[in-house]
Amino acid sequence: MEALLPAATRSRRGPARAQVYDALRDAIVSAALAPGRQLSENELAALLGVSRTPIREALQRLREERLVEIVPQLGTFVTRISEGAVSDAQFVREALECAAVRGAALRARDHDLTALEAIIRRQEAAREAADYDRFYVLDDELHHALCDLSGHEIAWSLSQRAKGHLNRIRRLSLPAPGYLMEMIAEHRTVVSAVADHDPDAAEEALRHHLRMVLSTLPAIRAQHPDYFEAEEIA
Amino acid sequence: MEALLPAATRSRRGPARAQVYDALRDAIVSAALAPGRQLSENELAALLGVSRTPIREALQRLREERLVEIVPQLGTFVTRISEGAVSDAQFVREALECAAVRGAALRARDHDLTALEAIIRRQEAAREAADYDRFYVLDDELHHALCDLSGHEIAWSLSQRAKGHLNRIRRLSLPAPGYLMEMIAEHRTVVSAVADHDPDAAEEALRHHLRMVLSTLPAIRAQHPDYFEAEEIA
DNA sequence: AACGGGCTTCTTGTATGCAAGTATCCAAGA
DNA sequence: TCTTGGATACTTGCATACAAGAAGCCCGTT
Repeated sequence: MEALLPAATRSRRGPARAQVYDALRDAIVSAALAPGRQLSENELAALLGVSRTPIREALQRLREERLVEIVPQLGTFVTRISEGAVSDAQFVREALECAAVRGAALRARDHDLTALEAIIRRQEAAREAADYDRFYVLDDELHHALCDLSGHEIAWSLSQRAKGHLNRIRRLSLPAPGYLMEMIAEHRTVVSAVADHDPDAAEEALRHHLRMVLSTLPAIRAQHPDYFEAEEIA
Repeated sequence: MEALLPAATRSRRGPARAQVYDALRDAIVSAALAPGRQLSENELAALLGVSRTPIREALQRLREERLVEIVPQLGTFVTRISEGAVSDAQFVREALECAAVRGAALRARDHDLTALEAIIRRQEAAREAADYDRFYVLDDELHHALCDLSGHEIAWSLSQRAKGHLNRIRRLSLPAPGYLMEMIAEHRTVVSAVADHDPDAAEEALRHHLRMVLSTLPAIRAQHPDYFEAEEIA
C-alpha cells in the first residue's frame, strides 16, 4: 500500500474509529484508493497505526454506504462505480434535498439568505483561483446549509452518506471547463427561488442542478473505464 | 435482564453480528427493551451467547439509527423517543417513499398491481383476525413493494433504517380501534392512484397516509410518558 | 505435458485481555 | 447530620490471539 493514506495522523483527539472512517472515506471518494482495489484489515491497521478493531468498525460503516464490499474469508474491496448504485444515490439525494429545499423556501429568513449568498461569492472566488478542492467543499457547504434550513439536519447527513458513489463522480468531474460557472449560476437560481419563498421553483431548480452531475458520467467513464462495474451485455 | 430477548436462538446460519442486530432492533422497536434502559455489552454477550465483538458491531449500527446512545466509559442506553427524532424520521420517510411512489405510478404493470391488491386483501384478513403483528408485517410489505416498484430498492432499505423511532410508535399504536380499517382504506387509495398511473395523486395519497402515524403520537405519549424525551419547558 | 490433491498463506469472524474513565458506595471527619 | 475523600465495581475503547474458510501454488501422479 502506497503512502496514499494520511498515515500517522493519529494521536489526535476523537475516537480512532471515526478517524479511520474519515481517512478511508476520503481516500475512496478521491479515488486515492482506486475502485476495485483490495483492502486488507491488517495492512490498514499497520498503516494507520491502530489495531484491526477500529478498522473493522470503520469498514462496516463504509460497507453500508456501498463504498466497500466485504466478502467473508476472502477480502475487502473498494467497490467499483456501478450504474445502479449511482442511480440509487441520485434518487436518494434528489428525494431528500428537494424535500429539504422546499422547507428552506418556506422558512428562510433574511440572514439565512445572506449566508447563502456569501457562500456563492466564495465559490466565485474559488473558481477564479481555480481551486477545485475549495470549490468542492463550498459546494457541499451550500447544499448543507440549504438542508439545515429545512429544520431537518438529518436530510444532509443522510444524503451525504447515501451519495458515496456520486461524490466519486463529482470529485472527478470538477475540473471540466465551464462546468464551475454553470454550477454557480444554478446555485444562484436555487437561492433566488428560496429567497422568493417559492417551494416549487426551488425544488425544480435544485432537481435540475442535481442532475448536472450525471451529465458528466459518460466522460468520466470514458476516462476511467476500470473504475466502473462491467456493463451488462444486453 | 429478563428473558425478553430471543436468547439462545444462535447457532443458526449467518453472521452473529447480523443476528444480534436483528434481535436487538426488534426488541427495541417492540419496546421489549424499554426506552431509557441501559444496555451492557457484557450482559448482552452473555445473554445471546456470543462475545462482545459482534455485540459492539450491532450496537454501532443501532447507534447510527439513533436507537441506542453510546456514551464512552459510561454506558449504552436505549434512546427515548424524541420529538426531533420522530420529526426527522417522518421527513425522511415522506421524502423517500413519496418519491418512490411517483416512480411506481409511472412504472407499475398489471401483475404488479395484482400483487399489491393481494397484500391489501391479506391485510383485511389480518384485521378480521385481529392479528396485529401480522398486520404490521403486511403494512411493511406493501410499502416495501411500492418502493421496489420505483426501481430503487434502496428507497425502502434507507427508509426502513431511518424510521426506527417511527416504528416504535407504529408498533405501539396499532391496536387502536378503527385505526386498521382506516389504514386499509388509505392503502387502497394509494394503490388506486398507482393503478391510474397518476404520480401526483399517488404522492399526495401516500403523504396523507404516512402522516396518519403522527396522529397517534399524543395518545402514545400519554400512555407511556416515560418512553419520551423530557419536553422542553418553554 | 496435463491434471489432481494437499499444503501454505492469505482473508475475515470471533473471543478474550488490557487500559482508561466514571458513578457509586462507604467510611471518616467536621 | 452533612460533607468529603477514597476504594471499588462497573462501563466502553482498543489491542491481541485464536478459529474457520478460501485461493493459489507446488509437487506428485497419470
